[in-house]
Amino acid sequence: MLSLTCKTAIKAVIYLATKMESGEKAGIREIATFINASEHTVGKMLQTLVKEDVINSMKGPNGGFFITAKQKNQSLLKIIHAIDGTEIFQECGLGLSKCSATHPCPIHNDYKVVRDGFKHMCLQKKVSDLLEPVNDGLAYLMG
Amino acid sequence: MLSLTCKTAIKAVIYLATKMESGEKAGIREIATFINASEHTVGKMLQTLVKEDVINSMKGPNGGFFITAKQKNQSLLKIIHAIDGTEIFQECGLGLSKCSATHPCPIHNDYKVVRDGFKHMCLQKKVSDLLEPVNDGLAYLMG
DNA sequence: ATAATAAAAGTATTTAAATACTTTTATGTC
DNA sequence: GACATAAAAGTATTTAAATACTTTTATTAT
Repeated sequence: MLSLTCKTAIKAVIYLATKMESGEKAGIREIATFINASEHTVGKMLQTLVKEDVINSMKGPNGGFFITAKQKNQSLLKIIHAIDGTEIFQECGLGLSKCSATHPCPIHNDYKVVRDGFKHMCLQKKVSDLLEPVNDGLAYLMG
Repeated sequence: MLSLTCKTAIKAVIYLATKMESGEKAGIREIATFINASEHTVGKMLQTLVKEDVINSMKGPNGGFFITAKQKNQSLLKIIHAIDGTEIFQECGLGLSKCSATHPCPIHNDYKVVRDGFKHMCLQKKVSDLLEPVNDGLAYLMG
């Protein structure tokens, strides 16, 4: 459902959130190492997140990426929309291009329930919620 | 979540189910046309379904693909396992390779609920269930 | 038996996503 | 103001999935 890049983005944002309290900024290399992803992929993806106001960046020495308190309260959905766009929660389960209530595929209603459930979950979960178990050593961003 | 090929497979099986009552077999071209997919892709995919006993085939004149009454009562999950394998319902929501209850990603539990819901739906839905709305003109395999 | 039909099987190409690389621009520090 | 640092931006390559093509094999009707 989510692209690989999008999953990487979510992990990167959570990592930045763990840095927020101390006010530290994180560089591309540091982030890539911590979430076990390619530096290049992470660099490109972070650019998009900055453009979409999901995170912030500063150039130059002592620069890096960081998030604000406000951004820490963003939902997962915000990150997903920034990377994968808004269409992914409308996709047909069987790949029809015009699947709708009036022209449904055979699993339209059942798939909608699952898809909407996932969307609801992404809307409800804030970055701060996901950060907690990581800070407590109860959840991981790699491995 | 499902590959394109897998979605095509589900549509093809449903189409074959609509042919079952009359005892007709369907050729690759006919199936591809009806579900609006490439002939080549459909041919390759049908081979896999035959090998996995999801459908049957007969070579030669008057040959083609068909399903039995028993196969009509197969679940969606059977088709999915034949094409995409059994791993897809264990994938981590954030792409960790070893995401589990003891080493979870930050969304492990919530994603599991969604994923299991989808799996449950695929297990419960039989080909015969999906066939009905298509036969009644209430659902479509293309468009 | 032979010819025609249709699936099976194997190979090759295309496409899109992911990943890698290079150059440019901005911002501190000395 | 020159230099070092780090992100931004643009381009290129790689990879895997999907699609296309070709040859082979099995079956049935004549």
